[in-house]
Amino acid sequence: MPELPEVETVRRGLCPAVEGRVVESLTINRPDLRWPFPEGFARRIEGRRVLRLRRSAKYLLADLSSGETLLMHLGMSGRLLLHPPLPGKIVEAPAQKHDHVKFKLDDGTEVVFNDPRRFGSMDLYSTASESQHWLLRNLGPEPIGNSFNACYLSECLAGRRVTIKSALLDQRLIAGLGNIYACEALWAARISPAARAGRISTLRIERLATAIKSVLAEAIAAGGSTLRDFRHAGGELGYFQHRFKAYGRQGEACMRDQCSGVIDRISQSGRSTFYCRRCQR
DNA sequence: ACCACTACCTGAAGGC
DNA sequence: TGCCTTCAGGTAGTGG
Repeated sequence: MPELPEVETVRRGLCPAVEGRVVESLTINRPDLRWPFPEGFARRIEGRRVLRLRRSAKYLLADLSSGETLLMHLGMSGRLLLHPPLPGKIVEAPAQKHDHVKFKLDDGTEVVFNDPRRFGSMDLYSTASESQHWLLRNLGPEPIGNSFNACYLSECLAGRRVTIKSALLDQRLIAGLGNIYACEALWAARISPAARAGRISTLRIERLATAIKSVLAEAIAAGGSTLRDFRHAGGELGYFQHRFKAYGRQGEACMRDQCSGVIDRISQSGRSTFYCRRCQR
């Protein structure tokens, strides 16, 4: 489930291998992912140098020497596999089921986009007009950036009758949280996922803003520490074991000091929410 | 403007 | 063993 920390981990893993390299060829195994590939997709990428690999929310953005940017979203099950060039290596990496796009770089490196469920997507647009892109233009601020703070959070939640869990998943308000880190942030801030977004006190909103930042920072740090292992273990980037405090722990004891509660699992707008009834209010 | 809900997609897991 | 149902979840789109 790639959320902001996983996408950032993928970005950091790919950066040294792709930045500055030329994409020699592109293999596309189907006409679309979530949406059709744009017109002339391969032609517009082949022969271009990757100047920079950036991330915005859950999107990976590769600036090309052509003045265009390649946008990639991993959806729910998308992976990017990195196959570095090996001395004496002749055969290509064996194709796996659901390998949809393969980038071959000028040093022999292969980057493969594999996505069983095809909720992922790719697009190309003029870098200069990035702010107009239909997928990016409505994104809220990066929660780990300076423009996201208690003051902003308080303003954007004001008057909203939705639950705070639902608001945290709204990418127009905050861009990058998914189901897992929304649960984790609420647990860390000791706020009930069922609380109405517009009715949370300033003090608690401050706690939440801080919790969001620290939960994401910890996950990115954890990703970074496991990245090295993954690079030696066959190139899979972005999926790493991480111990969560609430997510996936239904029936288990709450991990907060002095709390005797048990993690509950409820459904909110069709999504599982994990929380402790005792300490999250 | 705001909000609830669904479709999209496949693989894994559980029930019978 | 095998068929069926349910669940996982990011996000665009629809309709109230």
